[in-house]
Amino acid sequence: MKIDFVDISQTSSAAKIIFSALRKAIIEGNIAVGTPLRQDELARSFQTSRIPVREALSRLEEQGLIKTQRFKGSVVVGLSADEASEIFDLRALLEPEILRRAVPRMSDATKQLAILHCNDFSNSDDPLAWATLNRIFHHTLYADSDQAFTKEVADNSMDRVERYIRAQLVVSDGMERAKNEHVAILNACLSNDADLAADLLREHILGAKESLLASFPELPS
Amino acid sequence: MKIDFVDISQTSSAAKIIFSALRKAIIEGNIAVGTPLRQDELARSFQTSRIPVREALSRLEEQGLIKTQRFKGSVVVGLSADEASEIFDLRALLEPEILRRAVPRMSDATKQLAILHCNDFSNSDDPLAWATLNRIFHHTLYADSDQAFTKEVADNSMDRVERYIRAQLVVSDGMERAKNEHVAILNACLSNDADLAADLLREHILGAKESLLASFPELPS
DNA sequence: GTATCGCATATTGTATCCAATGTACAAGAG
DNA sequence: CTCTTGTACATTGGATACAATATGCGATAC
Repeated sequence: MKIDFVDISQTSSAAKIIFSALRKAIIEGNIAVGTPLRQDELARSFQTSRIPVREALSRLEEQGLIKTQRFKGSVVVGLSADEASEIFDLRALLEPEILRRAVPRMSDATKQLAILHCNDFSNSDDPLAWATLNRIFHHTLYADSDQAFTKEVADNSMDRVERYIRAQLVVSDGMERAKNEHVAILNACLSNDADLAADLLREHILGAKESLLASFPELPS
Repeated sequence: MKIDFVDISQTSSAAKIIFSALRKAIIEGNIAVGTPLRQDELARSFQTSRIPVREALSRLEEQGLIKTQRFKGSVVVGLSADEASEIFDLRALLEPEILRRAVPRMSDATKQLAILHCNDFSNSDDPLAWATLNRIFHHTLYADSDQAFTKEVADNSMDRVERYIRAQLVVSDGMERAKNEHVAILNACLSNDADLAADLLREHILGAKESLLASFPELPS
């Protein structure tokens, strides 16, 4: 008999489950900007009371994904082109530094994974999966960096713009370019050239920003 | 008759008030690392039920200031020397970029304020006020940057380390050095030399990091 | 004496209920 | 007809009540 000794104290409360589900839905763009999130409705959908729903909403607001007005409710927050641009600039600042530190620490196992996920990204022909595969590839590159806090910040930044990346990847020709840039970055990592990898990554992100801004969706402020 | 037309919809809920109070207390180091935060006790102290307390704790955990274990409770989170070091590196990355953008946009009013707060910092002989005055000065420098998101990230980073800065400022000789560096940064801003200001700020933050690490308090992991 | 078990208490997680506030619409004044 | 005002309903904020889990201590078996 073999047992998976799950650490029960780590199991999720209803609030955490609701938080994760809503966060995922917002990040992936499945809830349109401006959509009001009704506590009662969510509670019914998740088969709970409104208490855990409210805690989830509280966390989402702290993350900046929704905005709440007292007695009025919560709505999904969108970004202006300027805000999206700023977040890409931030990513272009953070992620190369993470990668620069990750490269000299990168284990063989991680390198294998990176190759794998780079291929996954290149070979996928499902536009809906691109953003996720893209994120997985980036994540793998950063895995062996020890900058947990910085990675978290980069992650949250990505959370805010991923919706727009998704919307754009399917319409533009950014995919071809991303594939090539990923390969170049990966090669720099495999040959342990941290500075080159960081530079390429920076250009990759800034290029994505330009591409996104060129076709940025019209938004209500 | 003159009336202050306060926007009532912006007034704080109990949850927000509790969140702010706890956040402030943690940041300022008034609640020791590892201290358990009992919902019932907090509810009694704030004269509310546990519901708003829980929402506040939920937000605090999202900010990384506390850690919660299901059915066990929340404790104030501390930093290892490595984690503190990482956060200073992050600040050294972010804040110079914010300042670089703020300098060319800096209004005369902001410059006057910056001079004022620089003096406030230099002239204060109350060690308990130093960290706050320091933060106000930095904030003023960044005020005219339009990078709201980046500023928020920098702010949250500062939240995590401010406790340690406070503990250190009172025992080391970092104060004299900080005064001089502040003046140098301020002068670079006043003469609209954004790059110089950014470089000086970066050195200022990295210097503070070294100083802090040299006398970093022993911590339970 | 030691180790285990079981129960009492403390604490957290959630549901239900009530109060406070926003929203929409209808009635009435001008 | 238009504007104001009152009122019913929807929705959120918070309090109380209950369930689930953890913790500590004493009893009991060996």
